[in-house]
This record gives sequence, structure tokens and C-alpha cells, in this order.
Amino acid sequence: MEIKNPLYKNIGAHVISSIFTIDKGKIKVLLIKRNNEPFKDKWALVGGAMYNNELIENAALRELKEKTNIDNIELTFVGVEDSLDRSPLQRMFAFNFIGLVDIEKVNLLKETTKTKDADWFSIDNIPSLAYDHNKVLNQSIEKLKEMIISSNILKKLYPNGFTIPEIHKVYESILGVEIDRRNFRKKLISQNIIIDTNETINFEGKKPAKKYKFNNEIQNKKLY
Amino acid sequence: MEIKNPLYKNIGAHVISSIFTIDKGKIKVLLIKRNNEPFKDKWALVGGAMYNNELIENAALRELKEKTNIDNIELTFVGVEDSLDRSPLQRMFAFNFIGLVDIEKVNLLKETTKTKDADWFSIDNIPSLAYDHNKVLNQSIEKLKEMIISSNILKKLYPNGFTIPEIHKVYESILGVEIDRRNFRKKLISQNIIIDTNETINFEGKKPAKKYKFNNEIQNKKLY
DNA sequence: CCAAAAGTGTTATGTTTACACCCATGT
DNA sequence: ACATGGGTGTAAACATAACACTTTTGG
Repeated sequence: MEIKNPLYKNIGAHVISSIFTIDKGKIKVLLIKRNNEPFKDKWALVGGAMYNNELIENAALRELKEKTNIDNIELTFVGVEDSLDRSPLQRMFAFNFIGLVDIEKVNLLKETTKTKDADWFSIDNIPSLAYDHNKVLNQSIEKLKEMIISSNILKKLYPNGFTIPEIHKVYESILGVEIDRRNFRKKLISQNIIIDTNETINFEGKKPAKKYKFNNEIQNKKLY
Repeated sequence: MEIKNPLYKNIGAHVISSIFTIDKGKIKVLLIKRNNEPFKDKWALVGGAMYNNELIENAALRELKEKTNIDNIELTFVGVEDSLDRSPLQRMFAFNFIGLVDIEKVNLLKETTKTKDADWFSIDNIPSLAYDHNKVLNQSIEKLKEMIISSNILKKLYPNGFTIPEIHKVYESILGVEIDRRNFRKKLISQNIIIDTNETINFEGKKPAKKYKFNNEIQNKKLY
């Protein structure tokens, strides 16, 4: 039994991933430069068209691997775009995801048959992107703000530990507010969210800063 | 320019709405009994197939109106189901929504050409449903739990006011925890989330209870 | 020695939790 | 008059917010 009425089919789907990282205390997103029409030579979020025999999230993971070499990543679903004309070829849904990576651990492919470049962009300096990717990225940034208030994210962004001034700066820049240094530190320590490693590293200051790690026993605690 | 590769198309979409209401202090969901194959005579959430020239949310609103006569309702997107075999006919995404209605204001259609019955079911007594609707409903209930901790929901469920014992019971039953009566009341009043209307009505007790209404000046305050 | 960032403590205020008795009404 | 649910207050624990000086290091 097959559906004959064309009103009910002939839709496709894009999968789009906003991959974020922290680079020297600044939040950045991964963009690729397209090598094919449509939008040839435009920067874009990482993604492509889903095959109709694969699951949405698997399609997003496959595209990520093909176009950037990133794998072993957890994706979080953000939402769907469904304007009728968002793609010039036919109606395409866009399923949007967020991923977080440690920039040190990524072995980024700069070129593939479908991409001619790939790079990290500060989220306050994003060029004009292909398709509706600027809109999609804004939604992903909003979602990231919701996610960052949950302590879990520390583990994904800083698997090897972090300093308090470092994450303090990240929280302020993502949330867009000032947070008192002393209260921020006190909260993370008194609520056992982070653990002192007894090492020190240099972040931005002359004076080295203590290195902490995320406490695995605390799951998903709301920070702000 | 048209996409030729069948790998990229021939997908359709269902839109599914879990419509909740409060009936005598109990949370209930609206189900319809199907009148057509597949799943003829099975209970199901309200929904149907999206046309490929309409927006997802509009499709959900249209199906709601057609099958239950409910309109003028705000839908909240919950998520997507995408298993390859969730529909017997062809691959169909399912876009799932939540809606909240005042049971007093609904003029429910019990029968249409596509439905032979419609009724409200307590969420702890749900029959076996068509398609993957049991799974979808469970996800919607989880989302409802997230939504109920935001004060905004009071306005939608109780546009005409409510008593504190009434919503206390609803919060306990949806969240599945006990909440101290005194502290619950104190929180809502001291944080100006609700306003005394100086009327009283009977809920469950012999003694009439004070009627309150949601304070429109407070938006989206987290309760728990 | 000094500039620049890291580290630290106290107080006041607000929020949350725990807990027990009286009140108004219908039967 | 009594059973049923509605209404109320206080104290302790905890969380948040505001605020300024000292320490360590590289240059």
C-alpha cells in the first residue's frame, strides 16, 4: 500500500548542526565553506540532506563526519524549520542540532569534495550564511544559553579541567550578563559542582590559576 | 530545478496533538476513536497527515479543528518521531504538539467522517493507542511536567480563576510529588503570582475556598 | 616595582523547608 | 456535633547578592 496523493509526500529534510567550542575563553561555532550550488562559496553550518532510509540524528552525525571529520559527539535536538521556500529545490524541513566539542581533540578536515574550508567563528562575528542558517544559528545560541545554566555542560566542554576565571568568562559571554567573581566561585565550590585538582595552569593572568574539574556525582544542576 | 534522487524525498509527516485539560482537579487528555484504516476503531491522539503545502503547526491546528472542533488554541512543539516504520504506508515523520484548554469552553465534536468518538481520559488510565501514540503521549506528559513549573500555564488552564487547593492538587498530580499546602500557598501569594479575587467557590471541601486569578504582570516565573 | 589577573570573607536579604492548630461549612 | 477540607504563622536552614582588599606572578 502506497500513498498516491502528492499532497502527502515529496518532502525532504536537511540536518544542520551548530557545533560549539570554547577557544581561549571565547565561545565559537564551526562553519564550513560550501563548494557546490546552491550557495556555492558561502559559509554555512555543517549539514546536508538526510537520506529517506536513515534516522534524522544519524543523518546529522554522518554529515558531520563527512564534512568535518568530527565523530563521537552527542547531539541535542533544537528544533525544526519548515518554511515552504527555505530551500530553492523542493520543500525541505531542517532539523537542527547542537553539539559541543573540545577544540583540542578535534582533527578538523579543512576540505572535502563538498567543502572548500572549515573554521571556528566567534558567535558575535558571524558572516552571512547559506540558506536560513543565520536564523538557525540564532536559535541554537538561544538553546545553548538554556543548556549552559545546567552544570553538565562543563564536563563536555572541559573534559580535562578548567580554571574558574576561564569558565566565569564563558558564562558571562554566553549569558550576556555580569556575574560577581566571588559569588560565582563560591557557588560552584559550596555546591560541590567542581573539584579542586591541586594543579595550576595559566589562563589569562600573570598569576597561575587553580585547575578544577567537574564533579561527576552532580548531574544537571541548575546554575542560573 | 527538481531533486531526482528518491533517497532525498517521498517522506510525509503526521501532526499529533496532546490536548490537556483539568477536569475536577484531574489532568486529562483528549483522545479520538478512529473511523478509518489503519488502526480503525482504535483510540488515538488528535492528528493526521500534513499537506506538503502547509506549515507544520497549521496542519496540527487544521486537524484539531476538523476532528474535534477545537480552535483558538496555542500549540507548543514537543518533538519529532522518525522511526522508519512508524506508519505502515510510507515513511512518515510525526511532529508532536501540546495544547491546553479550558474544558468548559470546548464544544467538542464527538463524531466526524474520520472519527467515531472523542473523549477525555485521565492520564493514568490510557488505553492502547493507534500508531506510536502511547509513546508520543508519554513524551508530551514529560513536556507538560516541564511546562507546569512555569507559572504561565495557570492562565491557560484557569482563565476564569481557581482555588489554591485545586491547583495544589494539579501540581502534585502532574509532578508526582507531595507539596506542603502552606508553603505552596505562601509562595504563590508572596511572589505575586496569583491575586485574590475576593470571591469564594466550592472545590472539594465543605468550606468554600477563596478564588484567585493569575497575575498577568508576572510572566513565566519558575515555580519548582 | 608595578600592572594584571587570581584569590578570599562577611553581612544582609530573600527563599525554602518543616511543622500544628483553628475555622467554616454540609450533613 | 462532627467530619471534611480550607486557612494561617513561625523559626531554622539555605541560597543569593553586594561589596574591597591581599596575593602571586611576568615583564
